[in-house]
Amino acid sequence: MVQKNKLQYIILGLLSEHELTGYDIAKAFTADIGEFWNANHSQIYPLLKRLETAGLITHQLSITGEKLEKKVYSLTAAGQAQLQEWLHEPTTELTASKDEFILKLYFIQDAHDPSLQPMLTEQLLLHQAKLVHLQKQMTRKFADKASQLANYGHYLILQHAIDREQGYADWLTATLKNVD
Amino acid sequence: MVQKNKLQYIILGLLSEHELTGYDIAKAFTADIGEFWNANHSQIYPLLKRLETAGLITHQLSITGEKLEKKVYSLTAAGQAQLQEWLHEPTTELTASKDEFILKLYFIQDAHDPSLQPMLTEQLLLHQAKLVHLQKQMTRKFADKASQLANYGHYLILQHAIDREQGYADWLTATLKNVD
DNA sequence: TTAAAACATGTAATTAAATACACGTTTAAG
DNA sequence: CTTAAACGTGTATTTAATTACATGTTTTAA
Repeated sequence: MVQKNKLQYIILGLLSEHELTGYDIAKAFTADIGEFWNANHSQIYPLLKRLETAGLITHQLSITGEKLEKKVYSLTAAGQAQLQEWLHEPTTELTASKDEFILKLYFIQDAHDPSLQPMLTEQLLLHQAKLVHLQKQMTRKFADKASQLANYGHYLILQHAIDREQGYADWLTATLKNVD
Repeated sequence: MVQKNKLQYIILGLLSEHELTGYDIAKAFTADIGEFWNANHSQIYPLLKRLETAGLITHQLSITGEKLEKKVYSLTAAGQAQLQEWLHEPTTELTASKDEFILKLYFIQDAHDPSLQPMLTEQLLLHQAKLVHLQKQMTRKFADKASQLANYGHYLILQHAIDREQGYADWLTATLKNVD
């Protein structure tokens, strides 16, 4: 089984939890999973159609208010099977994280380059802000043990995102100390 | 200045250190910067042409052996300027790192899912192997303080890659403890 | 009550990226 | 000496992803 086009599996995965509209799916990327994957609606809507013709999902129309039509998508048995297949395949590729700042840093050869310090400080602020944001999410969504176990995967990856940002911030802080 | 197409800046950056062939540039992605960006030669060669017509780089032919022609590229003043401009622009976008494993994890709701433990173990092995590889690079390339300072940016990002892998492995280990 | 924000769904066009095709040379190891 | 690996440069095709275009409804806050 050649498993490419990860987005399709993300959609299947999201639909395995709740039924969702395309709009809902697009929102999911600005929220939690946005830390680990991105997609915008112009990619999502056509893919939903393709997944439906492939028999992996179906939709039913729902009217909000007077005439606003929503397509509420849900998984079919085939879709559920496809999702499980993906989930249980080994994940051997470690995709390179595209980090523009790191690249810039790579091209600063001189340890005493005056732009080094402001660059690092700027990034530190960014990552600290993100860290705070993620920590707020954590307390809001997973305050008690019960809620952690109820949606364990989500809890785990949020923890990982926090760890990652903390690690990034720590590295920046340590580097800043050596710079001046 | 709209700075998109990061690859062009990576090429400019690489050329600011040494003159290089397209082949050399492609190799750079399998080595050090491959941790933070990827590109293959079919993307690189056409871009080199575009950068040359834009006046940012030039090349001179070099013959290896009897007839193997290499195009050795180097930065022009305009290219150097363009690179500096990019380097000194603020880097405000934190690109989502596309991590397929994390996504799979997200869709495992049940904390007692039997596939959780093997999945985590598999990833741990992967990241530990990568960590060892990076640490070897570090001792090989930056054993002494002098070599660290000589190519400071490179040293920094290698350290960051190590920290990142260590953090990833730590998180996996901690998660594994809570799983069984 | 009205305007802005959020909801909702699509297509078109462009650019980035990956994969495959295609060809030839040089070097190093057996 | 021969062959495999590495060196070296390109194009073509396909797929993924982004940005822009396009349109309309509902809800919420001023």
